[in-house]
Amino acid sequence: MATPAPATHDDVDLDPPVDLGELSSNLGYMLRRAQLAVFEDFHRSLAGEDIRTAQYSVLLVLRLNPGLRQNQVCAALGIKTANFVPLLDGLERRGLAERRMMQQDRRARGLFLTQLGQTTLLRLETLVAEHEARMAALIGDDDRTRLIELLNRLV
Amino acid sequence: MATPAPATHDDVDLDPPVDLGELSSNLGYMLRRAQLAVFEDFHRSLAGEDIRTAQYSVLLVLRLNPGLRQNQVCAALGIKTANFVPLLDGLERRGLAERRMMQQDRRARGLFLTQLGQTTLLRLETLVAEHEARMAALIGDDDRTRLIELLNRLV
DNA sequence: TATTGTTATACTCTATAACTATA
DNA sequence: TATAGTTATAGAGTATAACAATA
Repeated sequence: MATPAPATHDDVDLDPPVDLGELSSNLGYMLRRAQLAVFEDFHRSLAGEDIRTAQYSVLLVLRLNPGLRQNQVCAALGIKTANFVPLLDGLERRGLAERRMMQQDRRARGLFLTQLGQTTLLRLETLVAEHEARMAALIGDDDRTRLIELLNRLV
Repeated sequence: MATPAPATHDDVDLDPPVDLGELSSNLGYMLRRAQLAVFEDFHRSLAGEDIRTAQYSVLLVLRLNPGLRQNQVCAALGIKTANFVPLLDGLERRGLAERRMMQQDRRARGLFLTQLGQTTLLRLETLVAEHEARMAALIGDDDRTRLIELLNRLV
């Protein structure tokens, strides 16, 4: 038996590579690793903006669907209503979105972007576009489109 | 302006569909939704086995790389060593894996599957194979292979 | 001095149950 | 009775700092 090289500070490769085996073709595992890698680049791209992925998705939905009830935003994005409250509190405190009483149903609140929310979202979108371009560069534009389409079929 | 149908219990469609806009082509968002959907099916498939995705990946790695140090498993799977301790404690408590002292370096522990760990893993793998088959049925076998390959390029 | 594994701890995300005010 | 939003809380998952034993 060959003596394995001891792992010292002089070694360039400290450890032999670990064989992941079938894990490399496990869909859930690969999706998780890819998602973590993409989110990491996303957060790096928005460093200094203090915006979470969930908050960004809410801003996008509110611009396209102004007046939605909290309830509806939650259903569309898969967020529990209980968890949505502090998320929205944060956006409101920063003046990016607002709750408005609805005259038709005084239990419900319609959600809207503020003017600041609109301009902030535009700024975020340029950063996100750079992020998306970086991701597309990794796999090519055609394959990016194909990937999105495949992911859509899994949901 | 047409009066929107009030959302009552008699409506089949309670809410108008929400337009997700560019979110549908946001790579991170779609990866997250897809990953959640796949993990949900994974957990349903392993219901009653009380195995987390991270634990399953550790079992797979240990079978293929017996004797790895905790350190190395963590690096391969992207787990912090501090978080790996309770995860491994759980596997050891259930008799699926074990730490063995290493004579070369008494700080380190080599990790191994037990006999029970091996047979348990075989049982889990048949359930996971059914899960993977179900996922492949959603997109087709060729596209599943292509998807894995695309995800690999993102990591 | 540096490294392996460990403990303690904190922060984010997610999940559930119970409450309020309205319907 | 049921629903929209809220509060409180608990559980995962993940992150950092500091420590003991060993190198």
